[in-house]
Amino acid sequence: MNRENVILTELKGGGYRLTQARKAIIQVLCEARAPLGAPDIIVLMASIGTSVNKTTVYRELEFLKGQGLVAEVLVGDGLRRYELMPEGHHHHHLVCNECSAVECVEVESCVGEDVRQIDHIEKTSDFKVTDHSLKFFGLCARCRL
Amino acid sequence: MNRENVILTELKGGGYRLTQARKAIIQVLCEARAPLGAPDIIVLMASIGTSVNKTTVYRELEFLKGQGLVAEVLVGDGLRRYELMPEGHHHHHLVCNECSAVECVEVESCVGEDVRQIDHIEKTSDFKVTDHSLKFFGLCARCRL
DNA sequence: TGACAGATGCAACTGGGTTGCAATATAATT
DNA sequence: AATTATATTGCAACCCAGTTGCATCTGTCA
Ligand SMILES: [Mn+2]
Ligand SMILES: [Mn+2]
Ligand SMILES: [Zn+2]
Ligand SMILES: [Zn+2]
Repeated sequence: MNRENVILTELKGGGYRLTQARKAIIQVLCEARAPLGAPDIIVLMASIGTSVNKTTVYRELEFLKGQGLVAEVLVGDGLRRYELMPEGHHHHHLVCNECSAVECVEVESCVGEDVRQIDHIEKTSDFKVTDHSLKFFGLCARCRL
Repeated sequence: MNRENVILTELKGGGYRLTQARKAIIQVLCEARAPLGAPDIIVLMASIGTSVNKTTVYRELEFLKGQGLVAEVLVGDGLRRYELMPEGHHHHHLVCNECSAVECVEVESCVGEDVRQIDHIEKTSDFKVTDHSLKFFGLCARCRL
């Protein structure tokens, strides 16, 4: 069973409705190969035959995030992007300074996974670290041509 | 000579005017101990006796950024924050999930400074890395009380 | 098929940020 | 000190992602 059906089954099992909008947004996210913003999602949903109001999209993204099925990717350009929750592995992002395109990337070793360093940060800053985000900025292949 | 005067002198030397708004925004940034958003800056400027239009603040921040005197800090909550350009050392940020407060933090070793790993990312992703950003999310001291 | 609760559409709103243009203030010149 | 050139500022209107209240609709199951 593919990811899309796993998600639909899980939602149904949880007592949630499988509405047109919900199925379409999940399909769009499953087919995406990079995080998408709500405006993009609206267009993509329309392109597969399901036009929905933006309010619905924002509410659905919030819902799927709450279900732990979708992750929010904040790049800092004022647009919230969403991707299917990465399974198991933890990854980071490349952000193009020219076109704002976002790609996913895995990193060998990251401070965010180094218990000793996190511990040191928590002690010296009096801050409880629960998560981290690492982004590399630069130029994507297309913008370098 | 303190940082504030160094900046004013540098700007004057560059042929730029030392206006009320410019002096006030620089003072506010110099006195800040964490990155500030434009709305905060407007209030702080008013509190030291210099009320300015928001347009001026946005334009001035853009100007100071262009001069390399101020750095933009994007946390992803839809608010652009600014801090005095860190001198020499490179640092990262702690972001509170509750109150969105931002603190600066230095890290022993970060992937972003590991030439080997950056090189590997550039080759496998066909992406030219020019910069990176590392943020730790969690709870600040105040929000944990 | 009916009914209920969850989901949706709509319209109005919020707030950070931008833009064009006219008015003003800084700093060099006379 | 008055004059001038232009960098800087204020204003008003605008942009756009995201939010909210409420009436309406629809998926699901009895
Ligand atoms: Mn990591
Ligand atoms: Mn670093
Ligand atoms: Zn690009
Ligand atoms: Zn906090």
